[in-house]
Amino acid sequence: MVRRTKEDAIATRNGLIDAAEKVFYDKGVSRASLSDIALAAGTTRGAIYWHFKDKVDLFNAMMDRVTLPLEQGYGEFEASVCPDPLQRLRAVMALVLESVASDERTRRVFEIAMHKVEYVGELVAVRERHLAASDGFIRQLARDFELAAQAQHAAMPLSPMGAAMGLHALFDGLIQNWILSNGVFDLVGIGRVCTDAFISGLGLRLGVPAPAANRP
Amino acid sequence: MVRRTKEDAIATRNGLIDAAEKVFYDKGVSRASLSDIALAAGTTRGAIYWHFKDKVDLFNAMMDRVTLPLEQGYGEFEASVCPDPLQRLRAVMALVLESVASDERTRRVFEIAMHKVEYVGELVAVRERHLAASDGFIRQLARDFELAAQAQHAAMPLSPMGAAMGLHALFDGLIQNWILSNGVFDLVGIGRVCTDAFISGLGLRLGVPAPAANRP
DNA sequence: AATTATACATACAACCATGGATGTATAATA
DNA sequence: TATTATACATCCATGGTTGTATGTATAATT
Repeated sequence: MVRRTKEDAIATRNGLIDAAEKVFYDKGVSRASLSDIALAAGTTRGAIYWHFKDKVDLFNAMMDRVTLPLEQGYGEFEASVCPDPLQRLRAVMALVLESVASDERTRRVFEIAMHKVEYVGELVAVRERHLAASDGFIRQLARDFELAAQAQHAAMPLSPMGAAMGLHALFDGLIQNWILSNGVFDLVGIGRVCTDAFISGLGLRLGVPAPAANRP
Repeated sequence: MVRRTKEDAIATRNGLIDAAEKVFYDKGVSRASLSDIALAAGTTRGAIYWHFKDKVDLFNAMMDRVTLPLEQGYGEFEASVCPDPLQRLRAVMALVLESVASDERTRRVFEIAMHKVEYVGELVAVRERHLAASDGFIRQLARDFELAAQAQHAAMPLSPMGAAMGLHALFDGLIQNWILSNGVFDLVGIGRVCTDAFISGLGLRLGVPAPAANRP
């Protein structure tokens, strides 16, 4: 009815995403009609079609709100911050696990992305994007494994890439199972110990940081 | 038109499931209309409604066709066959991994169940069932971990249950990533090495079967 | 051989959901 | 202050899907 100010507009936009999150969670993405979402947001479908092209666009906006911060957060641990490959690797794992475990919204959206949407048609792009992100993550893990193996003169029973894929699988599986089980176990704690077990099981020694090279 | 013999009937039933598999894979479960499926099967919706209550019933039938054999297969490795807990644990893992990697249908249905269906409404039952199966699997793993730790007098950095959840996460993640990546890596090989790495990383020694206690 | 139940095909009614068109009141702008 | 673009709300037409009801030819049964 009443035209809102610019700030009001972004507020309704956020409200729409909130509502979408809730309705998607309850009914699944495909069963969630735009009327449902509009109703939950206290608006009409007109508002949705104003802010978003269609349901897919709205879904993507919802995803961006949690994945963008997370992706930048995991980009934080570039070599500059943490020079030791093994410690960096552990730190990155812990960081993501913590953010998933602590942020309710991230958890809900992850559950939607995992069990309440079908990756077909225009949604395959979302899957591709996730795949690309995973690939980048795996490559970073592989590089760190290689560096660590070289530094320790250790022979792993697996190529760095194979080890990375294994660790990534462990990582993915933990998050998956944790969400599926409604968070019954300590994701961060179990995740840390399992990660360490996997690493040391590959013949790499933990707690042996790279030789302190650049201390003034 | 023409009434078919009893065998013909189960043939069309199987054909319907085949068609559902294909259409579900292509369009996702919710976008797949019963007309699509009937068309793909070379029948009409009448046939579907005769053999199945509705789409969910058809979906469940599709799932049963791959999960039932798999569940019985993994029940094979009860204590009788393989008495050593660690070896049994490894054997079970390898068995499932192999069956997933080798059987095309299993792979396709798994992908549908993972990325082409929304677990809401009547479909949550499917998720519950999967959760229950996972839980049983985890408990078995936990038991084997406990037995192995006792036999080896080893102190694990994790409770048997924690270790089991970790290994199960690794297992799940491997299958998941393998399917997502269209099978680019050697699921069985990587799976075996990663499993062993995880186990030995927990402080358990492989290749050390339980002390031969009851030899006459 | 007559009947019955089976295994479907076809027809029907009803219901959303979608997308676009249109309306509209008000903030922003000039 | 007049105008314009914004931020929605409302309306309309369309199609696609579902469940059911009914038709029907034939295998099975007696």
